Amino acid sequence: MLDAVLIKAGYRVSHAYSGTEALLFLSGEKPDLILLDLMLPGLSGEEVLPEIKGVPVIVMSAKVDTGDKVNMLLGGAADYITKPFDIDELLARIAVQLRKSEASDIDDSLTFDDIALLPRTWQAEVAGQDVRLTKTEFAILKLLMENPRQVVTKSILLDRISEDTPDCVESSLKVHVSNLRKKLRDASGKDYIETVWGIGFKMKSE
Amino acid sequence: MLDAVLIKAGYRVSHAYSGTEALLFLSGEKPDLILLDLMLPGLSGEEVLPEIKGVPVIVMSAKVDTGDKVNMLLGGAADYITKPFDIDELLARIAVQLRKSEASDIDDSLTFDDIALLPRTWQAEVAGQDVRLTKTEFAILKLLMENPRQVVTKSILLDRISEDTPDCVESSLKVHVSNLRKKLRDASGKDYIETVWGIGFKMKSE
DNA sequence: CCTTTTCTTTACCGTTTCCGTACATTCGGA
DNA sequence: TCCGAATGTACGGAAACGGTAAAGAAAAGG
Repeated sequence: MLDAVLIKAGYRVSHAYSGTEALLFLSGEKPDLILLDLMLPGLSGEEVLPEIKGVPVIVMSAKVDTGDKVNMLLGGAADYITKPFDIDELLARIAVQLRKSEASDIDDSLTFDDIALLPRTWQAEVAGQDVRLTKTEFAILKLLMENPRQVVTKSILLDRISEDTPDCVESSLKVHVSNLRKKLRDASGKDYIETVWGIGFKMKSE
Repeated sequence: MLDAVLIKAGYRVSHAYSGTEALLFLSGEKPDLILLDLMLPGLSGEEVLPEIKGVPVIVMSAKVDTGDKVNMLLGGAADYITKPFDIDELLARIAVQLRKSEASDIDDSLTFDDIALLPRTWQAEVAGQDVRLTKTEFAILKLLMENPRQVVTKSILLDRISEDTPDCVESSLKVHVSNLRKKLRDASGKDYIETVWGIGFKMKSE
């Protein structure tokens, strides 16, 4: 049941059905977070916890005994939640644990074919190498990549771009697109931008 | 009552009896941890929480409503404990939070190419020799080195710096970066900081 | 409490980079 | 083949950057 909820919340989930299985899994991979149920066949949760290193652990248990809680928390658990728990609270507590690592690398990057855009840092990579784009060029490319294979009309382009560069008109847009094409072509050899006659531009599939 | 327990546990404790008093206190000092009761005269805990930055907060409340819990946790709280709580559990949860911040303090040295930063002691080493940096210069370099090879926008730079030096504006930033460049260049002969036109700065790869 | 030093901010100017217009050229459809 | 639309290049103006110098604020020292 948890599986479905977590996946729906956008997480990638693996599970182990015993303590030994969990440790085996951990020897090969390093997840962002572990939800540890104390009621496990084989190795108990109490025995598994000390073996987990470098990954925050949220202990889930039906035991309400405070002694257990304290032991787990002092033993390295990042949090302890008692069953039955509210699913929203669990999600919130998961978010708290992930907040630190997630905050540093929010991945809002856009990709299309060989092109990768990092809007947060205004960086563009084409065919593996960094390409220096101006603000306006970046805005145009971003808009096109947000609607891959769809035509973006010139008026829409102008609207959005004018946030950064106010006095941009259709004749200017042409120049920017031209410069953009040149930079992309220099980096990869391909021409990604296709002109749709009389309407606007779109990203080419190939 | 809490006071006595916490002191007995070996902590140094200060307290505020209202939200405004708490914020006033925080403007002058930075504790390792904050225990925040939601039932405060004047400003409520809900209003105080967003103002607290850089310090883990454990929210204590008589409310068992899950909605509140979730809001507080997603709003930046590190943990949430409902009254009446077991004192041992509270101590354990306090220990968890302090353990986390301690762990992150241990390995906080940053390196990039020839540059080593020691935020702990506000020291900087470039190409083996000590370099004296001002607070602001240090803050800028730290931010850049935390995101190596990524562009750091001027607005982000200004945001973060303003914690140390409040009225920093874009024109000032220029000078700080300029001074920083000069110091780094004097020490190593290289220019590490690359400007990304119209956006911000980044650490150069070579 | 005043002086000295250091750091931060503002101001200025030369330089670089970018944007917009103009004009010549090429391309696509009828 | 012809015409309109789109592309590419060139140039002037505007904005942003880099460095220096000096004024103002904050911290340190006597």
